[in-house]
Amino acid sequence: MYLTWRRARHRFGEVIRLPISSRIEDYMEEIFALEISGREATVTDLANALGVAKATVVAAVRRLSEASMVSHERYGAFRLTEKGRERALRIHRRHEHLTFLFEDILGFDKKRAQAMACVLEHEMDEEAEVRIMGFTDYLARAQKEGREWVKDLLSVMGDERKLPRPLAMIPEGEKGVVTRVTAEEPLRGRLFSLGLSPGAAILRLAAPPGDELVNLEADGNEITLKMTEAASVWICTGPDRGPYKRGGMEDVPYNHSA
Amino acid sequence: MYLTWRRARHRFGEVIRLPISSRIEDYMEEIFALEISGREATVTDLANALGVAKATVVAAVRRLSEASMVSHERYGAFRLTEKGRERALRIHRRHEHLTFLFEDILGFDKKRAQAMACVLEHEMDEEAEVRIMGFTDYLARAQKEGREWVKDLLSVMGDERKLPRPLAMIPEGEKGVVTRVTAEEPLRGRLFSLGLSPGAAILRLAAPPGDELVNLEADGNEITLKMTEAASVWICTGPDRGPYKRGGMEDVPYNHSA
DNA sequence: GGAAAAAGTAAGATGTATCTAACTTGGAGG
DNA sequence: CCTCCAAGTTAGATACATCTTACTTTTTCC
Repeated sequence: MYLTWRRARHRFGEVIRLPISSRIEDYMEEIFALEISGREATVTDLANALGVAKATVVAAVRRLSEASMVSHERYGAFRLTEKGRERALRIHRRHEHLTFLFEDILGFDKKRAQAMACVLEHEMDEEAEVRIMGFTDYLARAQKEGREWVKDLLSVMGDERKLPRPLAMIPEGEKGVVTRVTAEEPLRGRLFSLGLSPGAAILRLAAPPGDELVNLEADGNEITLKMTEAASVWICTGPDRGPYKRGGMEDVPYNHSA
Repeated sequence: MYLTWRRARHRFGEVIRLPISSRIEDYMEEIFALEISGREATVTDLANALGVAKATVVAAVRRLSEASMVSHERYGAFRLTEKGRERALRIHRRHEHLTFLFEDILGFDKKRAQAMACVLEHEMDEEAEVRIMGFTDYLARAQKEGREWVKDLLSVMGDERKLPRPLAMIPEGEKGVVTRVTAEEPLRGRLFSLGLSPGAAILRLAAPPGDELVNLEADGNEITLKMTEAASVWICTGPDRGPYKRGGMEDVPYNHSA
């Protein structure tokens, strides 16, 4: 049994690696949330909050205890150490920023926003956090002040949109519109100069022999790409091409205040 | 969950839908990326791309094969099935949208943007994808067209900002400014009506006996909150309070075009 | 056409997170 | 003060993703 082994090694004073996984961070975050609400974190609380068995909480807290993130006496409540509280605060704060972004700004439903925040909060450094905070705060303020462009931005988000596919997946004879080019420079620039930039209408032609190349017509010019290049050009097909229209986007509501 | 399924399958001897973990989805995504570039996916390719041992790839592909996502003959290359390709396209597309958001819009470095996209792509449904796509496309277009508000938005993101803490963590006698209130309604409204809304200056006073309550002064009025309530009010302390100033934000560069 | 190299696979182990089924402890009521 | 129940804990098992080492098959090249 794993835990037995770890405990045994711990008892003999062996220094063992103490990585705190993102999942273990979730336990810290929950302890933190309980602590700042003035409650004590118990095994049962955490098990309920995280939807796991109590035994699982005990195992997690033991790891946190070994890592000096939490102090815990048998049959007692948990308390974050200074180090643990600092770390838990960071995670909790990131969670709040992200929830705000996804739920209040982007308008996702609560469950989805939480799920997204829950995974993302463990992948952020301080710089990422500050950027997201600046971004959301700016948008929230602009929204509160009734800026027209925010209204447009948020309303455009609700639009039904066709989802694009890589050019390489478009069948021969099909028409579409470029929505994005994900290639890195210098390929990106080359594709743009060939007319393959967002908004361009394309028609995929019969492939030349060899299975390595793609023929297509873009803005009336016939061009040939390698398959690898065609993979980075995203195309919307079908009658509903979303807000992108050939040759301009005049009909899209946009910055009424400008 | 998985356990239940496993048992059910054993008991009824029936193959139900095999669960594909987010990690296994990464393998699909990589196979997809190779396929649309016109290359065949091999064990070695995937092992290199995902940074794992070849044996690990074999195990992953076996699971994908059992789930009918990939067809594979011993010692041969992998091919996504129709079902698998559909799913892999979704994941790949979400990855691209997210990378675009984090790298091109929010300005994160490539590595961070990839890490964030990699975890988030598995937590999105189609609605989330469409919203993010609409959001990024709108911002990208506005940026391309040189809208002033986008410049402001993006420059504000680079600002050094102090990070807030929950009010419950602020020591007695410390001053600060409310930056966000994360409570749900109706508590949110109540806190707002007490003057606790973003921008409000507060001063934490000595706590009343009992350890369950928080005393503070907000805009000159003394108010008392429960600890649970104080946990949802975020405070920036210290001389540098970021772009939030008491009583107005006149000095923040904002929508020059308006 | 055969030997060496490269690619693929198998077997067995580890580490993490989880479960269920016991077992132990602490405290609340009678 | 004792009993009993809820809370906490331990033991043992499973699922999953991963590794290393060794074996097998395919490819390459002389």
